[in-house]
Amino acid sequence: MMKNTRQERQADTRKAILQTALELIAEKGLDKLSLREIARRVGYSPAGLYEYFDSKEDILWTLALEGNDRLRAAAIGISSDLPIKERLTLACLAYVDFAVQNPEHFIIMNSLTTRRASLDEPVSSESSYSVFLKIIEVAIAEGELLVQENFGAEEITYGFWSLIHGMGILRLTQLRSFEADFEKMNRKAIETFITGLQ
Amino acid sequence: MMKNTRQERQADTRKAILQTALELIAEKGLDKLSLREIARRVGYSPAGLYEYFDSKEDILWTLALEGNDRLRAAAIGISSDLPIKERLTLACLAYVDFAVQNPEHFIIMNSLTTRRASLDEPVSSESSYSVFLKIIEVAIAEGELLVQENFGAEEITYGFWSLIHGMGILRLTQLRSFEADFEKMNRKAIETFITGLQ
DNA sequence: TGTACATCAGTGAACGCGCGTTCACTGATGTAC
DNA sequence: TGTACATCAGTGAACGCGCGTTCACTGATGTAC
Repeated sequence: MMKNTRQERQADTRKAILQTALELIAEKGLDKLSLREIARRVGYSPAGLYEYFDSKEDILWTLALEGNDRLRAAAIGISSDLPIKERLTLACLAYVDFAVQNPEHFIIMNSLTTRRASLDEPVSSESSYSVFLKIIEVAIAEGELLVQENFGAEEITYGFWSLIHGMGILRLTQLRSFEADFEKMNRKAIETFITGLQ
Repeated sequence: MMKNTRQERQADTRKAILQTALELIAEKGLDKLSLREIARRVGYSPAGLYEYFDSKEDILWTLALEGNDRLRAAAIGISSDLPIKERLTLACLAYVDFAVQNPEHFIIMNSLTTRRASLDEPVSSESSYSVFLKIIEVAIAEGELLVQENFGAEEITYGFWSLIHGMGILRLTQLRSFEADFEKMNRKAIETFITGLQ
């Protein structure tokens, strides 16, 4: 059996640290997360982590980027063969689902700020926002969504984003223990918004 | 000139402590809020605060309840003479405005969980949710909003709530430094949702 | 109005805690010849 | 294959910090007679 190389072992340890951080956030919340506890659980001394990450912040940034990639992938992954409105609906549902399935990532991501300062600046293509924007631009081009004055593609995207972001956040905070068929309600609400744009 | 009574002085001090807590949250965030810093700024020793509040948690709970009252008042305050759809729109905008004007209250409130566990349980009449629910019930009764299967008054209210909650949260987090005419965009998005329900 | 006393508002010091980070170090692993 | 050396992965102790809360206390304020 091949021995792991140094690089592979390094990468494994990094993953273990990140995974442990996520677990601790899930258990005690982002604000209670501590390096020392990650180290304890991963079986290292606190100082040991500095071999793998520069600081606690570094760990959180890494997780935020990871979360962003996954969210983007989930939204991109919706089949482009579907009718554009259904594609948009499923992308929206995927956003909420991401929040529910990856609450820790979602919370970390939510604690960061966009670099974009206004509508005049370009959209970062790595953002998940850009994925939604593109879908909506297609829907507009196909005549399935109606543009109004002062309410173009970006504003419409902002509307959807608010809606699904609210759904995600409410699920993780105020409605944490609330039982309901969210999947069905969310779909209906998203469809309602789409209907309002026709 | 009348001297203040003990009670009045007590009440003033309580207010000063709460006010200072809000300022500190605004400056450094909820997670960095400390009793000792409140005391420092208010000119007391840390122990002195225990004359007025039982614990740090007690302070936060007090602020959360205060925030809830204000938010409710803002939503209730919308004139009931207006056409019901405009009333709903303004109530929604008031919700977002509350978040922007009282970010600290909003953040504290957001860190709590509803006591209601499912749609089967009664709605607390002190919640701001109940205000929206009532407006929407009126709109439905007047035939201005259409109920669908599996998408009745509560589900519709949940839809609006998600939308405006998302708007509020995004403003306070990811779009903190983003410049745009949010007022106009928000109104349009809310109207879009209403349109989708007709 | 004066006096004795009770209550009040607030202090200062200490408790025990956990935190992120640094630094000199060491034994294990890998490399070059 | 053996040996000398360099690098690596990780440790243990300490740094200085700020935290929430408790407790015995004290001077100021208010009250009763």
